Amino acid sequence: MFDRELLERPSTEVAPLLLGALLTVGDVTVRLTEVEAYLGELDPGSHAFRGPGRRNAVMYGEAGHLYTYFTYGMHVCANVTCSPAGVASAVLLRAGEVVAGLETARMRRATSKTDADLARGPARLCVALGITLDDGGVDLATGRVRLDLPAHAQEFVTGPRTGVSGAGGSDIYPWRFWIPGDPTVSPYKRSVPKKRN
DNA sequence: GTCGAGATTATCT
DNA sequence: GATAATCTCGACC
Repeated sequence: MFDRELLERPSTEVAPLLLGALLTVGDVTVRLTEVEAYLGELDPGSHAFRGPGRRNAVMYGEAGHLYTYFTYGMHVCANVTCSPAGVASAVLLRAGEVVAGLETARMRRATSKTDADLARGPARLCVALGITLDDGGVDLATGRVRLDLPAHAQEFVTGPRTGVSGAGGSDIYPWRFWIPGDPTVSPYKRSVPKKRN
């Protein structure tokens, strides 16, 4: 199902709704297992922090569209825009599990040795699905990229990094959400480097 | 399995 | 010219 009204909320509320959702592009379908909320203009880490630009124009548009961007020259990341038009807000898709089109995904991600690696990471997710800058701005209800929200709320946990409680006032964007126990989630760098002897 | 450094291009100041 | 929401590879335990 796809209900745009569900997406017209703050990204921190939309993020958990996207967990378990199915994202389909062509022959490949991915079940989202990890996402991260971005609050546009309020988030210093967001591309929209300094105001509207070419790249982030989609984030200011209607909810339920795909926002793609290029980073480090080699990687593409995908976001789902949320909040009503005029508000820059989006949810970054960080990881997922390939549930259909495995063969296609494997070909695209030749460097991945296991299926769990196919869409483990924002840029990898896009490669596995075949998402490019060309797909930016498409409507997720009718475009080449389709979003299918889960019928029931998914169980999820958030990542307030190593139990940051105070939030003293430095990092204001620890809004990471993922499905606990999923092998395709967050195997990448830890937020807190472990100290070696 | 885990840590550390480098690569590479679109976009904005 | 500076910046960026990352990935891959090599070294070590």
